[in-house]
Amino acid sequence: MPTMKDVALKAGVSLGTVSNVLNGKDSVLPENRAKVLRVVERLKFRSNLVARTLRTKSSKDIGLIIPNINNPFYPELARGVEDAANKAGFTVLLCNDDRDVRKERSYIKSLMAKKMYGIVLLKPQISRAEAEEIALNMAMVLMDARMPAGSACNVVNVDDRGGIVKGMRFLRRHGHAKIGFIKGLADSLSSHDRVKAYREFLKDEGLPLRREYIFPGDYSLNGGCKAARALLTLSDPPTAIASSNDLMALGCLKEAQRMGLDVPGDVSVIGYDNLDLANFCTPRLTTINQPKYEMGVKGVELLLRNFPHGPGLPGEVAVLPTEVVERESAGPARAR
Amino acid sequence: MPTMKDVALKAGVSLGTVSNVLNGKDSVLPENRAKVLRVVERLKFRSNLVARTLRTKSSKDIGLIIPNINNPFYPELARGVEDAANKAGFTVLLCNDDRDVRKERSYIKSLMAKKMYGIVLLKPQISRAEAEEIALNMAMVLMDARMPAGSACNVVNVDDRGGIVKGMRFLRRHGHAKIGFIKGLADSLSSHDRVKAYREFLKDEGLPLRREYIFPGDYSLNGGCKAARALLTLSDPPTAIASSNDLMALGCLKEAQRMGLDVPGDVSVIGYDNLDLANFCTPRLTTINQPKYEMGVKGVELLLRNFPHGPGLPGEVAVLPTEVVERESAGPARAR
DNA sequence: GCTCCATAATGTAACGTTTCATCACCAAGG
DNA sequence: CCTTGGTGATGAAACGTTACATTATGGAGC
Repeated sequence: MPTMKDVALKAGVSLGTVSNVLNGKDSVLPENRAKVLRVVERLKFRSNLVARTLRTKSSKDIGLIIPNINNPFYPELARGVEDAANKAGFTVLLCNDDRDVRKERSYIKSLMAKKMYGIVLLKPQISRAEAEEIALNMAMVLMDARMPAGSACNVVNVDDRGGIVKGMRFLRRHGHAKIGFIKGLADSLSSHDRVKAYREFLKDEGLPLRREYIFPGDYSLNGGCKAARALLTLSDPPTAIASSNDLMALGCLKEAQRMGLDVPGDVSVIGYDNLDLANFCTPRLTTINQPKYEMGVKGVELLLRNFPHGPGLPGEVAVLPTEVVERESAGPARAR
Repeated sequence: MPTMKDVALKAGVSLGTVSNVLNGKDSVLPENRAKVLRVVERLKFRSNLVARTLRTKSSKDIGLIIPNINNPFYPELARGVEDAANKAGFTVLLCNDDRDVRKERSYIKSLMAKKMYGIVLLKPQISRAEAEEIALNMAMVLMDARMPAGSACNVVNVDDRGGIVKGMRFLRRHGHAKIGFIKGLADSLSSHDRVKAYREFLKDEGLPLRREYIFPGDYSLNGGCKAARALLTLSDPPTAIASSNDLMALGCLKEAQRMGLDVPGDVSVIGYDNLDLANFCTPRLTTINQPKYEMGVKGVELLLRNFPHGPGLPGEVAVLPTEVVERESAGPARAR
């Protein structure tokens, strides 16, 4: 592997000149530039990013940490991050923390130790204090997180409340009064917000809140099955189920089918996320769209815009809209 | 950010000693070790991986390049890579090349420039010559690729032929004689092998090869829909469809349904991959299992085992088995 | 002819590690 | 008492860049 020194030697110029050529600095004679480029070509020289990063103290890559690579929600978001980052000349490295806070911490440390430019962290499980401290050292954007006002972290969230309310209204309009709800994992902010929105909606509508109608889920297909079975075997089962994500909603569809129930004839199901898959299941899933791609793009925008900043300078918070996507898994309630 | 020099200073020892402590070398007095560790703790020192990598010329991370992060096949495989790599003390960085050979090249160059330990490259699109050249400079494992004997590259493949043959036999046993086939993308090795196996099977069985029964796909849900529509609207449509992957098979299910056909009553569908999803669609998908997780593990195993090697030392080739997973999307052929 | 300035190129010092040759020290052996 | 050898610690060199202060060059202005 040739180094810049080799190039300089063969081209008969100094190291600094080679560096200037490679970095597109002006103030280098066209003929020298040409000579250098020729040698670069001939030796197949590629500059050593490690050395460059050591010297400049920051690389041009962004780490994207996601909680679960198996959930198709994240790849769609990741694509947004990637496109936006590439457009700005950055490379994205993806890390999967498996919803394990120790893995999360370990990845963060590793990304910092590698002097990456910044981190986009989804569903952070580390403490706020930890997050603040990291934000002092490198650009950081959190998604699906709540930080106190004035925090140095940038945050991109989605209008979770609004999404749930829209979904619930939709069900109400179709005459549903008994609506079950599948929660997400306990430690997730969006999950928390969504349950809360569900509760408040019932209250506002003057509907009774039935504890047994709220079932804990884990965001997985299987979790959806279990929840559906639990809810639909109640002595007085709900006529509609709202799920905290699409994967669990798909599980519901499957389980309802296994139980010989018709969706939406016997029970309506409504998801959350609007995955590609929601269009391909049977029946197609009515769901709440999250602007996944746009979230990724927005995240990178904040990441690149708000750094470096002086200490104590607050980050930005962006909240993206949600909306109902009507398909066939939810319909009029039928008296049973 | 404190450096080792700071630590050395505060601990009253030399830089070298700090390095020895941090790297777990013996030959450092217990009391000095303790002193250093205390200071490390107090200053919250974290060693700079960039500097370390520059000095040692190789980091402890592995780049994993996948063609399409949206296909759930890859995340499952990635998990295998990750677990195996982590167990060996390596970190995995994921890159998505979007099936674009230029992106692929760019990621490879970037990983090399970052002096990563090695690359696991799925469905390589670069030329064999390029691959060989890379393999001279860093550890490399290809998946779903064919390299000439004696190549320096390690390769992990799956028994594609065998998978197709098993699937076709299954359909034959159920009385299907008119079997359609959805190909993958033209440039994919496994796709090529799978079509070839399909053709040979027909020949061996003495069945006619009908050109119109082979439809090109793109591995996506939508591609599956299109293919199904094309095949099922033929004047003499197949009674069974074998797809090169599960995603397209799911598309088939959906499209058949849209056309008012019953699966497997009117048409049998068989996939390839055995994604989690295959268990949750309606009907559940009969498919060919690929040992995704194991592929990832095997890849890392080869990566770590066969490097560094002298020039010209050939890599290993591993071929993992496939098998039919029977569910409900394929059944007896019905005369129409 | 002299100064002054702009332009290009140069050489060297970082960046933060690891590595390696060297040294100081002390106990054991002749 | 002198050598030998082993144990820890040390200091400096290297890894391959970028940044910066410095120098060389040549033309413009007086």
